[in-house]
Amino acid sequence: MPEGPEIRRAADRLAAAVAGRTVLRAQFAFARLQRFERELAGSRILSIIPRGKALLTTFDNGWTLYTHNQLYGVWKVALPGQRPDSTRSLRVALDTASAAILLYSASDIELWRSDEIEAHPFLQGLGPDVLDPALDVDAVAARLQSPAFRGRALGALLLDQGFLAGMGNYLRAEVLFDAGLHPASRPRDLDAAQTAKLARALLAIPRHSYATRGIEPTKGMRADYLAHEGERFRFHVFKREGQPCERCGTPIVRIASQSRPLFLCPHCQPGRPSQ
DNA sequence: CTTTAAACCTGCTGGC
DNA sequence: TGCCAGCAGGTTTAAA
Repeated sequence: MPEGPEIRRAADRLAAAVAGRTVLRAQFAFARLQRFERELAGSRILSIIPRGKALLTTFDNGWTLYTHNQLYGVWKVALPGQRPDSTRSLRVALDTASAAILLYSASDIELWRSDEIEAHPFLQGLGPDVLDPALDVDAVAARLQSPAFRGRALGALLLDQGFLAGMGNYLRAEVLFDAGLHPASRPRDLDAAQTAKLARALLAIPRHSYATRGIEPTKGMRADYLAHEGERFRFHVFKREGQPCERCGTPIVRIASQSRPLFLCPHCQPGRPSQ
């Protein structure tokens, strides 16, 4: 369910609640992890940091908890000892004196030695984080036109975590619409201005989603990540099939790209004739 | 190498 | 109301 912005907001919430705190009790649902309950009890939580859509929770005794929420994992903050939402399967619970952080439903949960975590296969494959403040338009434009990526179709490239970590399916649709590009087009087809426009969208849209703290509620999206007040990140094409494009009035269409739903305006994002 | 399809994990929604 | 199929904001693996 979550893309980079949602994961980063979750990390912010978790860190605000327990970073720097001592773990009074650690609980894991999976038997293969239960030996770490004793290892982590008494340790201090150093940081909770996203890497693309993965989350790393580091402890001062040399362990790092790797978690990936995939489509369904949900992090919650609760009072110490409290376990809300018992209906959902609780996978990880870390209690401190100030708060408990709880991970429900996720299945990708691993403990690594902190000095070895960079060797994690998923982390090794990640490109720069799209929400990294140090990443700028020139760097993204150069990456788009680099030999490894310039021949790839944008529809696939924008989901590839090795290109930019943290991108996901709604961001892909919104970025392509903003840049006025069809998913079948490739970086090598773009001139410098188009490349720059795409690079700007690739940075601006995830950052805006993160800053506005939430996508608008749509059918099937889990409430945990939605904004509850203030300005919202609005979809222009995602899940807007049949609705008029806000720029030209042409109905938004839904296609499949990489076996994932992709929404676009056929007029504002014209496809190329062939190849 | 790139692209595609299927599998996997889990929860929610919609239809019967 | 209950059950089931299909879908989902993701990723990996195998095959083409």
